[in-house]
Amino acid sequence: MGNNGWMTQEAGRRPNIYDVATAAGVSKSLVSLVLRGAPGVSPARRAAVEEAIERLNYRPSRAAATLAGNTSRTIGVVLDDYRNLWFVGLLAGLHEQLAPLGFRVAVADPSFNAHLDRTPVDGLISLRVDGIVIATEPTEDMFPGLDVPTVVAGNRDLAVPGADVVANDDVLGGRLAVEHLAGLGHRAIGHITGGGGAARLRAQGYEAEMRGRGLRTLMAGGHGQTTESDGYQAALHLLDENPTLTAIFAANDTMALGAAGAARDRGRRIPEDLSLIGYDNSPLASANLLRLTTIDGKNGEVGAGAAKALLDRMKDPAADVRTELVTPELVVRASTAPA
Amino acid sequence: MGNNGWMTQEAGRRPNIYDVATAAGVSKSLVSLVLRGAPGVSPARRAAVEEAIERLNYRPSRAAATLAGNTSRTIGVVLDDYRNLWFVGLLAGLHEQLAPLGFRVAVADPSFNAHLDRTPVDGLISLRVDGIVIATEPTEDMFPGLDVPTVVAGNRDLAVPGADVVANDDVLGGRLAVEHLAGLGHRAIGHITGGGGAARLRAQGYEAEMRGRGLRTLMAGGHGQTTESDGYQAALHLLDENPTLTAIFAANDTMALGAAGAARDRGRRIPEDLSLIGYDNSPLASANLLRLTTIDGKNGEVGAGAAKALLDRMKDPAADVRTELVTPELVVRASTAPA
DNA sequence: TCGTTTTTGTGGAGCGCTCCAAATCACATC
DNA sequence: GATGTGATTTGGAGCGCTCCACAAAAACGA
Repeated sequence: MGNNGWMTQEAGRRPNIYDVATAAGVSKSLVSLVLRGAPGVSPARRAAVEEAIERLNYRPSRAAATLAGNTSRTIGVVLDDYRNLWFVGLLAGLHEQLAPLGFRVAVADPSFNAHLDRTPVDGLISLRVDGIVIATEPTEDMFPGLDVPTVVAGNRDLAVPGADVVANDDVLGGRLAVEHLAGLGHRAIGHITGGGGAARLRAQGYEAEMRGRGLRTLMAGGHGQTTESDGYQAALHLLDENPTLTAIFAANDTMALGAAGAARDRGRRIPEDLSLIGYDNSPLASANLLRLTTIDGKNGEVGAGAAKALLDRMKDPAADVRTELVTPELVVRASTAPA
Repeated sequence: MGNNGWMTQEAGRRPNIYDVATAAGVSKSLVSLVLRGAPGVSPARRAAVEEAIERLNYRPSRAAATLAGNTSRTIGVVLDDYRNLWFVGLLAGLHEQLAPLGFRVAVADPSFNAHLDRTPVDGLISLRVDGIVIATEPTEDMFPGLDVPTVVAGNRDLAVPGADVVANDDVLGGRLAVEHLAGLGHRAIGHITGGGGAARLRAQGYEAEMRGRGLRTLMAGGHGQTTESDGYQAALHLLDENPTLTAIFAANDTMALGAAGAARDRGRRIPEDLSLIGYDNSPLASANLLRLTTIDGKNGEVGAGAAKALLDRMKDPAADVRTELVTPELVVRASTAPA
């Protein structure tokens, strides 16, 4: 066993698996087994290894593990806007399913890694992630070049070839919003549309339900708009063009906040003079200032579903592409009232 | 799909640097040079390598690069609450400085990786990050076991040994808030305190400035409180206990939002009956519904400063620990008015 | 007692890169 | 041509793990 010199830990060098093995009086392979929590290691040896790890302050190198094992046990998530908080539930749902199986979650931001990687997906592939969740409107240059299991979270304008889709039923959500408002006696109901595929479906739900009730659709806003200020502008437009409007359905909570600002600026009280409903059930919606009625898109469930879809596809890469829809739910708070 | 056209590459295997080298008719070392954008590669060879990379759809393995190069060219950030949006500017500032130098940013979440890594910092060390930014209240088990350059972003209750600190001057920010309010003629000014070291300093600034002006301090809220609902409760308390109160300074924008809700529920209009000022200049503050006057803590500058501190420490690990304070700035919007 | 399983533990061969010293090339100069 | 010089290019030796086939030890059965 007169090994080449890595037996004794030199000063300044980070301890590696051999240092731990030597310190614990076992082989490096046994240390590896302990690290991965493998069964079939005797309690005595396991304890010895753990003690050595502690004593040497050893931290395994994920780079080496990834390289040798040919898997990073990491799921990559492509996210593009930290301000729109819907992703928080998504990440939590993903994490909840994945962590017990030893998978980590890594977030890639298209705007951030623009210079370093050609696309966020390329960056994740360089990380050798075991799966990818796309939580933005995908672009074609995002399509995985090689077959990494991929799922698109949320309804999107562009279908990613080979990717499963997990989303909430945005069309149903749109109907739910109108149903609630109409049920309260509102007839002049405006809709603030947002950017992207999900918002388009919400608008479809709105239109379908309005028409089904013989009501005239009133829409403002449009492609690419999602911010509070977009919501403010669109609501101003809606309110000024339609003096008889008594209710507004905004495509997301952030725009609903903007709409609330517009209502205030036009002297319309919520909910007395104007009912307002959002979408997402973000932390914003529960704020005391608004107590916003909203549609809960169940992002946690979407995240959990995405995790399961990824796991299934790892098992069977050839399975048919699936679309899973989570049922959204109306959350009534204080921003809506009878007409 | 089919074959990319290169004969030596076996089906199913991901191409590696040797495949690219063979395809381009050069050595693997030359490919490595091109990958890292090294100078001194002839244009012809560089083009040949790039063409081969494109043709083979090659994506370098970051695990291998990290392992071989003994550096990940990644900076880790420890974050704990995605809801409190102050971190957005921090990340942007960090990124802006680091990306041109080829560093990436990886976010570690204490609540997420609880089971996989002992602490978020351990997880980052396993990643072999070249530096760590702590953007939460640190805990002792977060102290880096080995000397990875570390900087604490924001003022914190606990000092991390060996770590530089970059933060905005929270005490000055607190004074600025009071100065603005007092300048408008307010005398009964309440403060909603928040959790953590930064909030404590903001409160100190508030107290010092109030006392300096011979005004009585009125505080509510307390340790660990940062949410909208905490702000709502504290504001209710303040308002009910002090009927003459004409202004409130909240330790962050989120709590200010809560305070606005409380004011509404107590029939106090903002800014006519009650002036309100927040802290952070988050996206929330610019919302049309609030148009919140706030203190801008310059998180982008804090992030840029943290990046520079990290870079300096990489150059000279033995340099003295520094604290850098960024000067905060009052942003006047519509939530404050003369008493 | 001695096989025969079953459970544990081991060394060797990579994984795909970077780094380094040394080899080769291109071209100017003598 | 021979030689020198700097600009390019190259092979070899790891980096720290995992995986695998096999060895050793322990447990069991006859």
